[in-house]
Amino acid sequence: MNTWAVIDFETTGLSPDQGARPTEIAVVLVQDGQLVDRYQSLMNPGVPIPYDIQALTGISNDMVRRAPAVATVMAEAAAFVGTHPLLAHNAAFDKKFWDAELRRLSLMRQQEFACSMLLARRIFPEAPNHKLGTLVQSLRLPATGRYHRALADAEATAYLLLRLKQELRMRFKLPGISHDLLLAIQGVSRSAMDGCVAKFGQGAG
DNA sequence: TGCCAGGCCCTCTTTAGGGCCTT
Repeated sequence: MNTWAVIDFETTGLSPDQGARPTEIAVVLVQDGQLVDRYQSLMNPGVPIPYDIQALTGISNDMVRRAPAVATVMAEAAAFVGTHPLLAHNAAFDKKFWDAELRRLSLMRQQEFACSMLLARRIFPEAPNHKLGTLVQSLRLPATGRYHRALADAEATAYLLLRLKQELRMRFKLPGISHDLLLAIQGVSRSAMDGCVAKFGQGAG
């Protein structure tokens, strides 16, 4: 079974180290080339959402005031993800929040965390830029809803993952793309991709 | 309705600086 858990956070800021907390999370399970299951919830961060971020995401203080506590939602999200490898667009951001909120629950992430932005930079270096919205447009991926809402962005990232795997299969004539291959590619320079494919290129996907 | 990070990657590089990307 080759399943990815694609996640996206909306938050009150850029860094949990500076007091930012999540306001929404979505998880999309990708299996056998399809989006097979979804989890999404707003959550009450317990801190005010700055005005500019409310404008960016459309998530207001009123909306999260009635939502479940962060701890409740994160426990559900962690159970939904299970041991599937994680993937996010600019994973450095989502990984910080995922790990910080799990620590508050005395949990620790066990699986790898891959990044669709790093993969897209290597596989589609010619893209105008590597923002999620730009890649959706330039690669003609399915429209999923309002940008900067967790489920729409997680679904867009899931479609991007499928497109990245499709491109690798076509370019290197592979039967499938394993977790190990994607993780290896994101960890090397563009010029070292061929070596990665030779080493990890056989696997179901 | 304040404050604001940090890893990756390119290049005018590696004894560094700055843009990208996430909210």
